[in-house]
Amino acid sequence: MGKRKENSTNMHNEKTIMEGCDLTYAVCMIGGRWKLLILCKLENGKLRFSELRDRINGITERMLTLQLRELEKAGLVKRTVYAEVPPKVDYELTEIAQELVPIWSQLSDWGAKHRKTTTKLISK
Amino acid sequence: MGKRKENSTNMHNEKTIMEGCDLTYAVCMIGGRWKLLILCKLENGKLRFSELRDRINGITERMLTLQLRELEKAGLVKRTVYAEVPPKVDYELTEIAQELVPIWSQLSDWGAKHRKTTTKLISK
DNA sequence: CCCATTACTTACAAATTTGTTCGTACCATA
DNA sequence: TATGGTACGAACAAATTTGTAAGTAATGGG
Repeated sequence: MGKRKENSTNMHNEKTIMEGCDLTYAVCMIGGRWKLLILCKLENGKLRFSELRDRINGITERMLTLQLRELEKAGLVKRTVYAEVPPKVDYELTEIAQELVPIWSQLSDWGAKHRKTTTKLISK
Repeated sequence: MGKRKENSTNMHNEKTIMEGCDLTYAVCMIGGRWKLLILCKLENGKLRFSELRDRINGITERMLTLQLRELEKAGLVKRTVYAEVPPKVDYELTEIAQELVPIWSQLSDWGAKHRKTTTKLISK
């Protein structure tokens, strides 16, 4: 993780913005490098830690763990531990996260539709 | 800004993910600390630099400039400079950005609806 | 006893984002 | 000539996120 300072301007601004803007709040919850990718993989049902790791190109176990923990705290992912050895843990979307799926898909469509146009603009 | 390294793992991962996931791509475009706040303020029409600055609590001129530049590069905001002294510049949403508005509003509703629930979970 | 498997941890380092503090150009007005 | 308003830019520092390279625990199989 890297714990955050309690009284930095940075932290204060983040809190203030999140409190005042539902949209920013919503986007923050899905705003880590690998979060959306993880959530997408879980759209079709439960997956084990190792399955996620193998399906997400380039992610390290540390990053996967961190992002899953945050998603869990945010109430978007449910973690289930089985009392087995070797360990078995799986992850699935919560109801709250399911409600986001249709919105994601619109966003995704928007991204696909405008990617080329926007990419051209960016490359200027 | 702070230019980015061309060949860091970090940068490489970001590129790869953006290329492979329209959703992540879409979210990246609105993913700075102040971006959504800025976009929201522009929903009802053009605003000048100073108007944005005064309406967004806590933002510095530097941050406002940076985020506006990125939004402009991303094709979400249009910048208009008037040849006057003192300088006058205004900003408005582009068509592409307008298309996002209905999606934002769903996301925002989702945020509002689940904020309490999720906040409780987070505070555990 | 040694090894393999799975889902993590920990300590550390590098990269990136944000914030602070100054400074600039321009011209009308005092 | 000094001042003021507007929209930035630059240099630097602090905070935060991301990546690297190691471990660890528990247990069945050899």
